[in-house]
Amino acid sequence: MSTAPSIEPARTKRGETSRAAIFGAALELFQERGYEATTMRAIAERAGVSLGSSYHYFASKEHLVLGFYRHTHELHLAATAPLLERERDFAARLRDVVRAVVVTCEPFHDFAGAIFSTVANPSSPLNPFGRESKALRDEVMQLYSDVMSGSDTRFPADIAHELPTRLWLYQMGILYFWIFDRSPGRLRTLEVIDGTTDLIVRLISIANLHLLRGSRKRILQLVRNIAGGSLTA
Amino acid sequence: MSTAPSIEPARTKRGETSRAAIFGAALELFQERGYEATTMRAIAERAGVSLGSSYHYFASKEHLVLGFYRHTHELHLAATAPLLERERDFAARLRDVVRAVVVTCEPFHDFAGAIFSTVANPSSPLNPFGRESKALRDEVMQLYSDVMSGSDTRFPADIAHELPTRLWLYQMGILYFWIFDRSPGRLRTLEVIDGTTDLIVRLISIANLHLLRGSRKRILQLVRNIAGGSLTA
DNA sequence: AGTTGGACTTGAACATGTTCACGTTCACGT
DNA sequence: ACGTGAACGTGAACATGTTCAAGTCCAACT
Repeated sequence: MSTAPSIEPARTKRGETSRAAIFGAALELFQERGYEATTMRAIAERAGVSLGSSYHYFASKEHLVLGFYRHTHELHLAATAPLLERERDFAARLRDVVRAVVVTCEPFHDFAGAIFSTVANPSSPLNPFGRESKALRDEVMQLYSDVMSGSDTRFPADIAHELPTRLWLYQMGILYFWIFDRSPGRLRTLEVIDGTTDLIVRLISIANLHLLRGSRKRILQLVRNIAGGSLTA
Repeated sequence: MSTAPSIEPARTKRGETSRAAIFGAALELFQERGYEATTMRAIAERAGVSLGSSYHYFASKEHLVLGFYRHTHELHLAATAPLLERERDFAARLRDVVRAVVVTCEPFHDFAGAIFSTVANPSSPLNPFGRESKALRDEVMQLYSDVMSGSDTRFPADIAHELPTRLWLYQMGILYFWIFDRSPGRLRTLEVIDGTTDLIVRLISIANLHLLRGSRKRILQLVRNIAGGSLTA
């Protein structure tokens, strides 16, 4: 039942060099020409390896995208670290972390759409809910877990347990909106972030205040249905 | 500024025959083998035309998908017509129309994911928000407009004007959820539909009751931001 | 009847993601 | 030193979406 490792790790120093060269070349070319215009042959050529060698490390062109996702996530982590060190207000932490997502990804906006569509295929194990992206997904959820636990807000147990998953999903939604956003300075996305994070914080407050207990149960179950069902493992 | 017609209409009786044969063959093969496993050569062969001829009518394999979308929409219309004739309660109309979407699309569930991902590319004019899908999008919105206007509920002007767009977006969301739903009988999707349509109806009621006027304005603006920005034309 | 222009048709050619059978390198045990 | 096997590397070959220059058909006009 172990997962087939479609992204082969390098097991040699030489191998690690090749792997890094291929991934670096892909990263450069994706930015220079976009996803579709970048051919595997061009990647191999710039990396200084043969076409076949690329497939030794990355099972497909899509698998290179997963590496790209990880790359942006690490940028995102680096960008938010000082903020999470300093700020204690939950609303501010959440809002600024989500803002940082779109700021971090901004250089890739032009081809983010192409990347999204290749990875959105539910039949691919690379899709956001799928097996091969689980590790990265867990890391993103961990970030939002830190957003919560590092704040001065206390959360009820059920919400504390489930919110990171929902916030990961929420971040995906924001990214999807951002992909389509053509407003100058991506202002519209930033507005939506402010509005939705504010809404989220308010809804959590209402839950905390033990108001609307009846509705709360129903709505929580609905959210559970929506966000909880599709994850692999 | 006129749109380039990437799906060529037939201008001859003979042409119309070919066009229908190609589309019919594509529809059959998509169902038999899925989207990716269906080659343009296989479509042309079953349709009894040459490979090149297919491209005379459909600019790309993706454009055949747009036709497929239209096909399912017409199935959906046919399935909901008697219901909309009879039922007058808005909540019931909305819920059953959305339920009918997933019931209608059920035979295509296996390859709906592949189709979705090819059409989700924001840089493609075929994406749900894009130019080439506008006609179909308008028809779906018209359906939801009928769901509203045929009911015994009266809507405030601003909501009456904007709700069809939001319900179209909502239907897209439900379909996306349905694509990933592997529960038996697609029960989870049906539950989500019941829960969300109920929620929508309640929110509208609250708006109608002139409660929460302050929040209403802010939330409406938020929804406007989210749902209103990306549509082409 | 003859001409013409455009719709329609064709299949070869092309580009590119992917596979594969085979060659090379190298650390390690003997 | 030598053999071994796994990791790594290679490029030709394949499948398939797409393009294109050229051919065929047909209705309308002269």
